[in-house]
This record gives sequence, structure tokens and C-alpha cells, in this order.
Amino acid sequence: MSQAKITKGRSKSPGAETVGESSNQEVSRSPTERPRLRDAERTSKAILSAATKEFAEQGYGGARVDAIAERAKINKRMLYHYFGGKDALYVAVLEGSYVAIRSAEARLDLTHRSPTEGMRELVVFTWKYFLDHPEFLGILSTENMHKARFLKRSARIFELHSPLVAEISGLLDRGAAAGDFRPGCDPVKIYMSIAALGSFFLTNRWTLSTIFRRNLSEKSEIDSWGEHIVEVIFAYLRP
Amino acid sequence: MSQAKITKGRSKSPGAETVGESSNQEVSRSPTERPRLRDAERTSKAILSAATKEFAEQGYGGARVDAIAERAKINKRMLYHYFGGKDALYVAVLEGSYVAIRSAEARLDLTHRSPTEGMRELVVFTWKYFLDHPEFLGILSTENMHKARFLKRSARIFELHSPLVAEISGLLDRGAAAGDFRPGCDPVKIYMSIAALGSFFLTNRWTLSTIFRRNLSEKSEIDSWGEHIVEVIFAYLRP
Amino acid sequence: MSQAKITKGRSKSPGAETVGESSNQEVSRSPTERPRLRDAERTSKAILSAATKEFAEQGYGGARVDAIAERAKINKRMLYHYFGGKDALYVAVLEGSYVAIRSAEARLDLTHRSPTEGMRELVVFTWKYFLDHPEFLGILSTENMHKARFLKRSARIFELHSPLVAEISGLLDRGAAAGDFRPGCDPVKIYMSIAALGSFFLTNRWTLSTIFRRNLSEKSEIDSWGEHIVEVIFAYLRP
Amino acid sequence: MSQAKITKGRSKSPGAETVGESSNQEVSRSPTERPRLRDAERTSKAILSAATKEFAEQGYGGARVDAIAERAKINKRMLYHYFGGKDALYVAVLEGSYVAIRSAEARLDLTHRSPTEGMRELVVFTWKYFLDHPEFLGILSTENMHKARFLKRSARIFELHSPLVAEISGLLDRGAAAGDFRPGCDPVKIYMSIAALGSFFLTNRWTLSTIFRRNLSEKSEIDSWGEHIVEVIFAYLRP
DNA sequence: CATGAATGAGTATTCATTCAT
DNA sequence: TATGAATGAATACTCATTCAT
Repeated sequence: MSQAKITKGRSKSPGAETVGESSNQEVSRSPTERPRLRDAERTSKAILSAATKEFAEQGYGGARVDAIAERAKINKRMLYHYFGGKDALYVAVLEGSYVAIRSAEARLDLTHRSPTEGMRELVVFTWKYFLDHPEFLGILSTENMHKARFLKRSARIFELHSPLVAEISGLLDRGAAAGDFRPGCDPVKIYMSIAALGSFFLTNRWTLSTIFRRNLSEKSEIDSWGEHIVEVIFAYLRP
Repeated sequence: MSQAKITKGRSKSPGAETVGESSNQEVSRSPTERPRLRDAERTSKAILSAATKEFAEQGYGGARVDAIAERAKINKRMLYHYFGGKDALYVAVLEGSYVAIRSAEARLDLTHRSPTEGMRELVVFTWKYFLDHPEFLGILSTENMHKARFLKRSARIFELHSPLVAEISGLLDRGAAAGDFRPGCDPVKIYMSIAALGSFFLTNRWTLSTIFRRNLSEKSEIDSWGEHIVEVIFAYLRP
Repeated sequence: MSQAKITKGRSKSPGAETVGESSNQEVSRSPTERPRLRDAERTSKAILSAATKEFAEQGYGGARVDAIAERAKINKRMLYHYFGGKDALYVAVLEGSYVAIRSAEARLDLTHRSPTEGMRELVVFTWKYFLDHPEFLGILSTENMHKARFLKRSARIFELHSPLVAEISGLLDRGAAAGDFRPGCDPVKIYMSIAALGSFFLTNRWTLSTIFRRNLSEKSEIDSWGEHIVEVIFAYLRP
Repeated sequence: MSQAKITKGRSKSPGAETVGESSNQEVSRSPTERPRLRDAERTSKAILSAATKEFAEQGYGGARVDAIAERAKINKRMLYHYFGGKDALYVAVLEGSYVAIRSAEARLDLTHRSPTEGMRELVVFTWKYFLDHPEFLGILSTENMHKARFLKRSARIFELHSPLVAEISGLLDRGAAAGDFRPGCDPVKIYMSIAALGSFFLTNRWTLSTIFRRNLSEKSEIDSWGEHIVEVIFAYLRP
């Protein structure tokens, strides 16, 4: 159920919507529908969206059910009505977050580009997605602090990621064949490197800004790091 | 119990001290002092050590004062006596963690090595330190989730990091002059890249293992990633 | 679902109707009426029946309005529509329960039997009724825990019981005159003794089974206790 | 405050202590000890005593932890400190209740009396105990409403009751041998009959008073019923 | 008549912190 | 210095009841 909401109606900009808010907005935009007062779907989405932010910002333990209810502008009781409890809500948020990024990624269509262009597209997309969805990184951080105890329960999470690995694999093979990339690269390692460079900068910029006395939240620093990631990855792939 | 872990096997590896304890232990090693710490000091250290683990594992919000007291085998009241409260204890843990890694780093003495060897040493040290001190990464993760709100209060944290930047700068300059590295590299970006690749793998391995169905906690995977970091950094530095 | 249980196995035993439903069912048996109750009536009965079970099993405080609605397979709103609220529903259940047992009792027609036979019939009927209607005892238990605060409000409850006392009185008088019973027995005390022996065994068999390590829910134990009640009562009445 | 009620009017009856309060009282009586402010034992007993009343009056589901804390004049947190939670506290109350009645009973020393006197003593004791300890009956009622789900967990509960059965058995045997009682009586059935007549009157007097319009809480009615129990039991035992 | 979303006042439990000894 | 009892303010979750459709 939560899935539907996340993946539907996204046209060009791949990583633009905040998790759990996109379709909701479409509904409210639709001119024929009046904003219903008793709208189960809307309420449920508002909860998921608010929960995503709260969990991302506060972590699982730090997140407050009351705060989620307040952010979602709903009665706390509804949260239990729709999701059953804090745990189940968190799992919904977690799965929804992965579905959202993988869905956006899937729309990149890397197969029809040159290996170099495809790889650049993937790197840039990932960086932009991380940048536009701070909640996603927050959720990952939280989940890893708990050693993925909730994610492990999810059966379909591996299947969700197979296409990504396949696609990167394809890029690397084609790139190696064309002499653009050096052969023998592990697609998972490549993806992890891209993610590492992007994720670390964004999640750790607060302490990094402090210890290096350098405001890494400035646009120039952010843009510069985005280019840096591309350079690092391509330096590594260079034959 | 927690003590055992703290004092175990420290011979060569430079970053071996438990977070927040290194400088104190030197004092206790001094031959003029009796080997056993005074109770006050011992208690205080036990609290700090236990707190470091608890905060790292549970985050600030998830950490329990009772749990820290129990881990430290001390009465909860002592914690307030020595540190004032949860907040102050957390700050002590945070500062101690940075002091510990920087102290260990300082012992590397990169200036007397060739740029290539020095850089390799720095990369390997950082990776090993992260590997041996999971609490450090946990603390950073927690602190960044709170946008470094506690770290910002610390006055001396920037000074603590100046030598590191200077040392890397020196390496890069010498490397560029010798034709080993390409010129114009930003030392902070270099350090952040090293840290990003190491930190991301270790902190995110739980979700990564799940989504890629690949046990990244295995020794072979860990060793392989360590080599990967070196390769990536040197590929980037290659002229 | 709840209906199935209600209608099962009722052939001879006169007190067969589910508590609170007896008089209504007679209406439905009437040949001039269609056999299927109108929805309103059916809904209302389903609620009453479900509520009887819920209150009996959980007590007033433990009973859940949601649980009653679910047992009755009706929308929770209907419960408020037909009965006004939890309190009023409980009162309806309580009164219905008394009406049911007294109605069944009235059908015994003790006046046309010999005193001994009549008394035996009353004892056996009471025991069987308690056995077949655990809800009745549960309701009584609940109501007494609240010191009959709801029952006191009922105006007609005393009138409902006058015939019972009169009937037992008649039996005792005729029995004393015939030399079967000793004279001067209090009909209320007699009834209370019968009820005490039956009720206590059934309601308290759970703890009694545990403390005496003897399964009092077994048929043999139950039958044996039924005979015991008869023996005790007749021993007491013996001139 | 709660103490006054408990200890009132008890001169000879051996089962005078309310669960968990006897030793406490001794402590407070001791002239050398001042009433300590931080008295773990006292607090723990106050909680147990308050909980016994609350559970007895309200049932498990109806009992409120806040109400128990208020009755005990302690901070609610202490309840969790000493007992762990509502469940565990209830179990403590339950076991304590049984221990209290059996301990009092054990002091009767029925073995050194004639069978008739011993039996009368047992009946009178039981009736008096029930009368003086309405909480005990309330707890039993509650526990049976839950089909003894908590009591079943108690390992020592059966052992606690063996001496009682043995003692009654002895009385019956000696009585039968002396020609006072008819032979072949089941001691458990005898005890259950005594308990049934006493318990039913006291727990059900609220509804009974209402339906028969007769105030069974009056002293005369209570005394009269006490004699009635003796008569019934002896009528049954009569050879 | 019927549905189920919505609500506010509770209800058990936990937590950081302080107090008395 | 050390101990553990005590506290009040949260915190997750539940319940009877009402509202909009």
C-alpha cells in the first residue's frame, strides 16, 4: 500500500519528490477532487511522510510518535489505526525509502547510453538524489545503527536491488569492451564507492564543517564535491 | 567485562587506544605511579568507556543512563558526580573520541616518509582505526544526526585538526613536486575521500549486506575493501 | 460465528436460550412471522449476545466496545445507535440475563409436583442452567465486583424474583406438611444455598483445579458435583 | 490510613494479618526504630497492600496502576522498581493472598480437637476469614475470571494446599471412626462446600440484596448465614 | 440503516535526575 | 566516595465515543 504512493506519477526529474509526499500532492492538485475531510489515503500518506522525516532526523529511538502525529497534522490515534505502531511504521518508512530511490533510478535507462555517459549519469543521479532526499540518508544511518534489524525482515529488498547491479554490470562490461574502463571492476564496489563519497559528505558534513572550520553546506562546496565524486570514480575506472 | 576489551592487545597498531582513554593511560604507564589507578580515576574511565559504547550503539536518544552505569559497573549516582549529566557525558565522549584518533594519527610521523609511502600509511591507518574502533564511527554518526550540535560547543576541536591538514598538505606538495601525485589536490578533500570510503563501508555494511545479499562483515570482504580504498585514492592522485 | 454457538444443542433443557434472547426468540418462532428476523432486530440481538459474552469473560472494565462489535459482526456505530453506549448496553445485558433465567425457571411448573420432586427439579435445573450459561455467572460476578451498582437502577428486578421465592416457599410448606422437609426453612436461604454450591464450583473451578491439582472441568467431576449439591440440599432439608 | 481498616477488630482469629502487612506493622511498632523515610520494605509492603485492594475491587483489567500508587502513597515509579509491572505485581498479590489464608489456617491446629469441634472451628474460621478479608474473595473472583492464568504459573501453590487437605482428611476419618460423621466423605468436596457457602454469600450479596430486596450486608443477616453454613455442613456430615 | 475515519482523555511504562543515608 | 530509593515529566499505546459520508 505504502508502495503505491511512492512510485506513482513521476515524469522527468528523477529524484525530486520527497518520499511519501509526491502522490499526495497530485491528489491535492487535482481540480476535480475537493480536499476531502475524511480521506484515508491522504491521512496515511501524511503519516508516512511525517514519519520519514522524524525517523531520519531523530533516529528510531529518538523519534517521537507524538512528533510524527503533529508533523502530519493528524490525531495520534490514526497512526495506530493505519500502521499499528511505531515499529511497523518505521518498517513502512524504510521499505518506502528504498522503493523510492530504486524506482527513480530505474527511470535513468542507462542501457541506451554510452558507458561513459551512463556512468556519469548514475553518479550524478545518486549524488542529486542524496542531496534532495536527506531523509533517505537519515533512515539508512538509523537502520545501520541498529545493524539492519528491521530491513532484514523484508523479503523483497534483495530483488529490488538486482536490476541495479545488473545495470552497472552492463555499463562496466560495455565500457571495458570499448576501452573506456579498465576491465574486472566489481559493480557492487563501484556502486558502494559512489554512494560512499556522496553519503559520507552529506551525512558527516556537520562534524566535518566543525573540525575543518569550513562550511560544507554552502552551495559552492556541495557542487565542488559533486564534481569530485565524478573525478574520483572516473580516475578509478580509467584503464 | 568492558575493561577487558579496552586493554586488549596493543603493540604496534598506532590507533589502538580506546576512544577517550589514550592520554590517561600514558599517565598510568609512568613507572613512578603505582600501576593501579586511583578509584576515582578508574571509576571515571569506566564510565567514559561504557558511555562511549552505549552512545555509539544506541545513539544519543537511545542511550540509557542506567545502561551506562550497568556497563561501567558503577552506581548511577557516580555518573552524575563525575560528569554532571547525560549531556555533559556525551560531550566528554565526543571530544575524547576525536582526541583519541588524532593522537594516534599524530604518532604516524608521515613527514619522514616518501609521499607515496606516507599516503599509503595514512589510508591504511585510517581504515584500521575505523575497523578497530567501531564506537568512533557510531559516535560520529550520532553526532551528525544531531547536526553536530554538541561538537560545535567545543572550542579546541578545530585546533586539534590543524596538524592533520598540515601533514596531508605536506604529503601532497612533496608528492606533486616529486611527480608522484598530480598537483592542486585539496588536502581536506583527500582526507574526506579516505574517510568516506572507510566509514561508509563499515557503518553501512548492515544494510548493504542485506540489499546486495553479500556478507560484508566477512574478513575477505573487509580486507578487499581496504585494498580498494588504497586503489581509489591512488588512482585519484595519479598525475 | 457467535450465532452458531448460541443455537447449538438445545433439546430439552428448559433454560436453553442464550441470556437475554429468550423472549425475542419466541417471537421469531411464531409461525405467522417470517422466520428471519428483520435486520434491525437481528443486529440488536447480535450485539446483545456478543456483549453478554464479552462482559462475562472480561468484566465490565475489561470488556472492549470494539471487541463486542467484532464478535457481533456489526459496525461499532450500530452499538451506539441501538444501545446508547457501553453502560446502557451492560445494563441491557444484565437485565436480559436475569429475565432469561427466571423465564426458564418459570417453565418448570414446580407446583404440580411432589415437594421432593419439585425441589430436586429446582436444584437440577439451577445446576444445569449455570453449566449451560457460563455467561450468566460471569455477568453476576462482574456486577457484584461493582457492588450491584448497575442492577440497583433496575426497577423491575425485584418483581421479577417474587414468583421464584413464592414457588420455593410453596414447596417448603408442602414438604413440611407432608413430613418430607423439616419446617421453618427460609426459602431465600434455600435458594441461595443451591446457587452457592452450583455457582462457586463453576466460577472458581479454575483456581480450585490449580490449588488441589484436580481437573474440575472434567465431566466426571462436574457430574459428581451436581449430585453433591442435591445431597447437601436434601441433607439440610431432612427433618 | 489503609492500615486502620485492616487491623480493626481482630482479637482471637488467628488469620488476622492482611497479606504483606503484618511484619511491617511490627517494624513500625518497634520503639527503637524511627519511621525511616527511605524504607524499601515499608514501601514495598504498602504497594502490595494497596494493590491487593485495588485488584480485589476492580479486577485485573479495571485496576489502575495510578490508583495503586495513590492508595500506597508512593510514586508510581516505585511500583515498577519493586515489582516490575502490573502483571508481576498482580502475581505477587495473588500468591500473597493464598499464603496469608493458608498460614492463618495452619494456626488452627485442628488435630488436637475432637472431630466435631475441629470441623466447626474450620467452618467458622473460613467464614470469618472471608468476612474479614474481602480482598481475598475479590482476588479469587478476578483470577477465576481469567481462568487462573496467573495462578497456573505458580509452582508452589499446590504444595501450599496439601496440608489443608490432609488436615480435613484426618478430621473426617476420626469423625467417621467415632461415629460422628458418615464415612466416605471427600475432604476436597467438604472444603469446597464450606468455601462455596461462605464465598457466594459474601461476593454475591450485592445482587442478592437487590433481587430479594433484603439487605444481606446487615449484621443479623451475616451472622445468620454463618450459622446456616455450620448447619448445612453438619447436616451433610451427619451419619 | 450502515460504515469506518477521527478524536481526546486516559493507561501502562520508562527515563533522566535528585535525595537521604 | 558510594548507594539505591524516590520523583515528575515524558512516551508508546488504548479506549469509548462522535462525525462525515
